[in-house]
Amino acid sequence: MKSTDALTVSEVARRSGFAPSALRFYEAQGLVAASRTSGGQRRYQRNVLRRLAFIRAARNIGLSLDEIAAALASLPQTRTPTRADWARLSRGWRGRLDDQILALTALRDGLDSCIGCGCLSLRRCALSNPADVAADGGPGASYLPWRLRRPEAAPHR
Amino acid sequence: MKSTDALTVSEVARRSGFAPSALRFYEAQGLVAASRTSGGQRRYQRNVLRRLAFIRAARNIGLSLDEIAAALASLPQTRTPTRADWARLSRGWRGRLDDQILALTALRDGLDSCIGCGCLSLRRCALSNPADVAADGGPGASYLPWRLRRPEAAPHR
DNA sequence: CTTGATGTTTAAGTCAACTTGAAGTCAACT
DNA sequence: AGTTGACTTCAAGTTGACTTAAACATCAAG
Repeated sequence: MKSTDALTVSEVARRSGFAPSALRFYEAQGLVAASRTSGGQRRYQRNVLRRLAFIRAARNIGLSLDEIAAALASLPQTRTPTRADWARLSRGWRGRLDDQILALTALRDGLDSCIGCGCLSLRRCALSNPADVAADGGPGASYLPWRLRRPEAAPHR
Repeated sequence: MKSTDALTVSEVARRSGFAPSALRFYEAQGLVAASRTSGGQRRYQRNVLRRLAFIRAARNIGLSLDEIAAALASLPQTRTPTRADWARLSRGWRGRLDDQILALTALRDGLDSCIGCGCLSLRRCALSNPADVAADGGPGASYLPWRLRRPEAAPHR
């Protein structure tokens, strides 16, 4: 078997699109593994590329590294993960994405109805409905389901 | 005019849903203003509630505080902002939301096509397409348009 | 006028996901 | 053997949006 391919960190970085520092960080977090040369340098097996692809996909969808770690931990250790294994992991993302899309769509529709009036009322506006219900004695404040954050100006590359 | 209402910080907090510390922070950032009592305590005018509603709506949509500050700075200083003023500010959000929804929808569709195969290939999978194109000499890597972040476990309340 | 809730400031801490810097080591080529 | 570029570790820094702590002041009620 020549498939013990021994990729260097910079090659994995190039092929995965992650910075070398990120790869080391992921290793420290237990997300990926690497063997070492006699001199202590990392050598990666080719299968880390798939793992990294999974990580990138999961990050794109909005999972935290902790969640990703948990997902990866559910892979079988005794055998090489199959396509079905990967598919199983990503299946749960569907609902998550649906939720996000729904939330954003609701926000947009709220925006549409608000743009005409410019109200931004704390109690009426769909865009800005906070916990003001407490002020007028109403029941449970319905926060907007998700707060989506900005990607703060290209953190990588 | 009795409309110089002099709300205390805790009342504004209660009515706006922002923590008092957040209100002070926003004041330090120039997002909201407050007058002071002779003893140095903050007294807010009722109109800050609308400003705060705007801030919350903008944060929900994903604007950074800097962007919000810029938007607020474009309000007229000489007169009280009208509904039309607020509507003008929020009009630009529409496109932004559309972009986000489009990006997420594309991601979901990619996910749907990936779930069947479990491929997560670095070069083929729509979910995880990084800059691997460099590895096989192809042209411009098409990163996913947005990286949407998780709201990291209910930061407020 | 005392008390207790509420307020003030400033500095430092938090969180996630990395990146950066310093100081030193390894691998490969000539 | 020497050089060069890639690699190592570890600690500390970064960013955004706040929160928390400490130490002290004010406000409103009684």
